[in-house]
Amino acid sequence: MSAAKATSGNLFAQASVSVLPPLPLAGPYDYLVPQGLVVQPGDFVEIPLGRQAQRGVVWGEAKGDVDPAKLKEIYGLLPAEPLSDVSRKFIDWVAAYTMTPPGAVLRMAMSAPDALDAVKQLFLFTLAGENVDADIRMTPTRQRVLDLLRDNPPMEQGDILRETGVGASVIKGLLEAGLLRRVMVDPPSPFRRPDLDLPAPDLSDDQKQAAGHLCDKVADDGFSVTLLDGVTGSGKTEVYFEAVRDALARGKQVLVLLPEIALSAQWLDRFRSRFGVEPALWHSEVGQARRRDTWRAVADGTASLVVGARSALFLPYRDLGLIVVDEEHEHAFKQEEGVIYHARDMAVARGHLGAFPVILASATPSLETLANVGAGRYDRVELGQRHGLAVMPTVEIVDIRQDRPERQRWITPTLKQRLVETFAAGEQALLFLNRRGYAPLTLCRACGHRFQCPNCTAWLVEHRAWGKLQCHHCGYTAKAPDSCPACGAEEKLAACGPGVERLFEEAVETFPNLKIEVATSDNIAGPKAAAALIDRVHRHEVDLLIGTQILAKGYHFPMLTLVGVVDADLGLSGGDLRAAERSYQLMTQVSGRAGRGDRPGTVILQTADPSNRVIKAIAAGDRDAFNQVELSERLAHGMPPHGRLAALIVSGKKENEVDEAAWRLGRAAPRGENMMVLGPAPAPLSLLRGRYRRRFLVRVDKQVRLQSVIHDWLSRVKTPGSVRIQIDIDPYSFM
DNA sequence: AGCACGCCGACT
DNA sequence: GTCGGCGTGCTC
Repeated sequence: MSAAKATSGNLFAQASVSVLPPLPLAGPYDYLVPQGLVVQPGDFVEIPLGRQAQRGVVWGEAKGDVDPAKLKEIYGLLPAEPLSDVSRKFIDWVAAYTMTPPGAVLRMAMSAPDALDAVKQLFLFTLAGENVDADIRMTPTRQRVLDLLRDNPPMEQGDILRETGVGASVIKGLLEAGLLRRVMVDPPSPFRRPDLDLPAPDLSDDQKQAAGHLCDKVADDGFSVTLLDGVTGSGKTEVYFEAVRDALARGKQVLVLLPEIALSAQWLDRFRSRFGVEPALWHSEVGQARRRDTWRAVADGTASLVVGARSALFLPYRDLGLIVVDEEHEHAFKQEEGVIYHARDMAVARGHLGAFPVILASATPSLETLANVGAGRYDRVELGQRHGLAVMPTVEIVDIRQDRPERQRWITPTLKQRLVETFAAGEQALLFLNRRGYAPLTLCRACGHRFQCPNCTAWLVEHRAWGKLQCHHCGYTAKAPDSCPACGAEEKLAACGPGVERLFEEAVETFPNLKIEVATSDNIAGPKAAAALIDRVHRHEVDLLIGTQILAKGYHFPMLTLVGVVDADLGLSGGDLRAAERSYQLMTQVSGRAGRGDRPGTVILQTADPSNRVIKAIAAGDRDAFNQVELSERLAHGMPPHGRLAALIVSGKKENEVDEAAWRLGRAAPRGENMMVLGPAPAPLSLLRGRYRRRFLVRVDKQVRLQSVIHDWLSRVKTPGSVRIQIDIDPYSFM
């Protein structure tokens, strides 16, 4: 009726709504709703935008801020479950927090474009009916098909052919003869319901108590954040699985966020044995068809458990009721490109908006999380001992100034001695060096020329295995030259400092009869490679494992009893706010590799600065003392978690334009007692990917609205379009 | 994100 | 003389 009124003589304005396309526009645009179409907020629609069709989400009422004559009509509704209120609120919240356009955030929620296409129907075959026409020629093959289908529900053609061994023409013939009928159905969801009745594993008393606390949070049915704080090997996963089980039993969807999904084969095994099914995996390497199916299954609720990398936060959950952030301290949760966000913090926001519990698990919780526990905002559940018989490793400090390795060697006599003893006992060892490649710097001994990246302020790292020099920031590679490009001198190029490849070379010379392997992101490219490596270590086909931080993850190697941190000082300098914290976490995690099972482990830290508080804290195993000192230092400088921080990176291709823009911004920088702006300074990588970069650091007291301060500041200064300003709220990387 | 419009180098 | 490079700006 109302539609008829609206058409007759324009007595009523045609209804309009705002629609957000997944583009970095300032906000949603208004569109007319065509007669006869009914749309609700959250509906996926197709719209005209510019001269092309776009997809978007009905965001709410029309804003009415644009000339009604400009409005175009929505083309139509797309066949997808609508995006929930909570999801839309979350997208708006993340957009406001990170100071990015909401459409850019929505794009992360629409990262399976073909999920919005009509669902491809599946053809099934079944018997046409009871009365079979007597005239039809019956053959043995035809009979086999009819017999099969009489005893089974409608089947796919492929399955019929496989079961009966007949050719496709038989089915075609039966269809034409009218004996078979084709029915169209939606394809079944690839995700099965987790089995919630499988017996829980034997938990220690500690674990039972911790699990009980987490399950109480699930039962409380409201927002809460709980830190599950337990040393490596204390069995955190099994504990939070109990909360996962309870949330699933309440009919809720559950998300488990993992930092590096590619390396979680062991985690998946444990999941499978607890719940009897595969979870829905979500990460960048999931292929297009699987992405589409997963997206739809998350939207319609048939995928009840999602395990994913940070981007899984933005899936269109129908009814999310629990998020677990495993290894919550991991910096891999910080997205550094595009929409810059920290998945752990966004998970907490998502829980708040959705009014459900969030669990943060770690053996080395971040200072932010510990501060939140201290302030009473988060609860904490502690898991004391390692599960089973294992004890914590003993940590020894080796002062490399006293106990010197040979020239151009990196293993000290003490570490070498320990390695010898370990291998003699038939056990395995790990050498940790967080540096890929052969050497971090190559220079010419004749003229002093250093090989630098043409696009970045960084040295080219030699990868001898590839015969290449590579920039680890932009991926630039060049063939490793034989002679110096500056002076032409031959055989004068010298590798400076160690990388894992070079350490491997040293290890092979030192222990020629051992099986030694290198593990870095260069040669362990995916889950399959990681699983294969883990297998080889388990089968003791590897005696000595040399690798970067990809080895810090929670693998169980029962025969691995010695961990050597080759350069414990690496990463302690650099003026980075979190350098000490990160180093502490990384070294603690890698130390946790030593001595699982019933064998005690030893960790050797090679350092030139044994009095450094990070080194001392790891040696003493005194996490609380380290965190206390670190927190009080941050407090003294008003740094996070006591104050709030943002970084502004001003970048462009022309250096003078960038400097000019940065200088103007600097002059307009906000000032006040409760805030401070540092900069402009050349960013630590002042040239990155061919763009010149200047950086501001904004620090405000906790109660100050950081985003408003920055917004006001930027609105006072106009910058040319060729200069880009990137805002990083709560920066982690200072590169 | 596309896609146009718009001003400067090597071609038929 | 044009074809086309991609820098800049707009899309309800």
